[in-house]
Amino acid sequence: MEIPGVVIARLPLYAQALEALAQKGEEVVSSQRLGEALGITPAQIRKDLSYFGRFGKQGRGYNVAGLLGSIRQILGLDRQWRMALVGVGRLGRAILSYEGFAPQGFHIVHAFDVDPEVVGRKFESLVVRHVRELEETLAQEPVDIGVVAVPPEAAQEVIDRLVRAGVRAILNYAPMTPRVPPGVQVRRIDPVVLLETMTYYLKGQEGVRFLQGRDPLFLR
Amino acid sequence: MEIPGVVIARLPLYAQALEALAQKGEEVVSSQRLGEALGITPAQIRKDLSYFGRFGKQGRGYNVAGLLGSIRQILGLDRQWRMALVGVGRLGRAILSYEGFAPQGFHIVHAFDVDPEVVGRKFESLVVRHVRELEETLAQEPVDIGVVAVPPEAAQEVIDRLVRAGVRAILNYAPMTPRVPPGVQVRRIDPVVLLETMTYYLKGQEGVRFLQGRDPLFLR
DNA sequence: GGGGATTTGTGCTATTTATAACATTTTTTG
DNA sequence: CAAAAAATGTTATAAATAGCACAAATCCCC
Repeated sequence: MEIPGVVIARLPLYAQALEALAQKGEEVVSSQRLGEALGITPAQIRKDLSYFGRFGKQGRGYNVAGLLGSIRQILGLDRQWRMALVGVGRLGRAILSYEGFAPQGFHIVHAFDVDPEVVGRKFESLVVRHVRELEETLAQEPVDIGVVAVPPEAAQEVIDRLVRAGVRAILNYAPMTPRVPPGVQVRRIDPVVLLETMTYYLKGQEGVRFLQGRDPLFLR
Repeated sequence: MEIPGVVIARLPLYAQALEALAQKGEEVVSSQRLGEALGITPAQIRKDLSYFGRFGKQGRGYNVAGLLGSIRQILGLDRQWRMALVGVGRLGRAILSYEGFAPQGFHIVHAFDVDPEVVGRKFESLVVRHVRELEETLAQEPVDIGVVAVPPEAAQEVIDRLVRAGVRAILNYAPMTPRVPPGVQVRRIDPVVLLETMTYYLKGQEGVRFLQGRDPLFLR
């Protein structure tokens, strides 16, 4: 059975919310309450989970730790994942120093760049190698995921090389859409694209602030 | 007529691809070619654009610069947008120094934090203010968008304050799902969540690398 | 320990989203 | 200049996604 991608995309959100609940010491949660925390209907959550099994107890709900464990296993988070970063400019260095990866089992084990100013230098105890050594390095010490933080003009070539080196998942910080063979996963991190989807809704609401909180009669 | 959110979400991708084409000196593009660049069917693109008008010419395609201009106008990118950053830790500083915002008309004009080590310091020619001055500052010099880069435990309160201060769009870098009143736009930037949607597909393919390129008979 | 209150998992229905197909227009070619 | 090729905009169709509603199970209270 092929599980819809939208369902998979929601699982990490469930996991994130469950972690917060566990932190707060909650032992049980209903689809109702989980849905309220995430802005998702309870039916949606139950349906999503039913693709993978039966995790709840009628009349009670879901055991927080238990469901979290199950979702983590479904997502493959019960192991560590190795990543290679390409592009160690400002953005790349910020990615290298991001503390959020390791606690979830994601580790950057290689860093590549072409800039002679950067190659050979050490960031976060990782020596930057020249991109020309990419294939060789990954043959010796493979990774599961490639993280791309190079200028958009260079991104396609970098991604091609990662894929040829056996990488089957790309986290793409470059503001472009790469072409990859089927079976290779790509996810985009592009704050500007997200901002642009919000401005559409902001546009033409300039008057709202002014009107806000006024006597409703003023509107007529 | 209410335009589907998925359609709005694709417009920035069209704009991005059109910018690349314009850069390359292309003057005209068909839905076919644009779709190939983005991994989207030509029918999808034509349908999306038809929500907003008729931009193409039968037998020819779309004028690259013209369509780009139209999409930018639809998205409200024909003006500048002011943003306030809350949280000037490692991540916040990386956001402050990100060069990708300004060229698209997005400008961080305020930065807030609570850490006395950071408040008062200058980053990218912006003096960090204490969060307690948030409401007052935004009353004096309003912004359109709030950018949140605080720890997840603090994010809900920060977002509440931004919303109360009149901000109607939030770019959320904190790994949590905030509750906001209707009409407030929220977009999430969470690399870990994206990584976790990929590991699902990677999981259980450990053998693929080994099998790749081998005699197909080996698979039986 | 019985009855009302909860809450799951799921079949069914509605809604949303994507694709296909085609008439129409424009361009290009011989 | 006529015919073939190319490409749009749109209507119709198909596929995917979400929500409803309810039987069944469990819990909790008196």
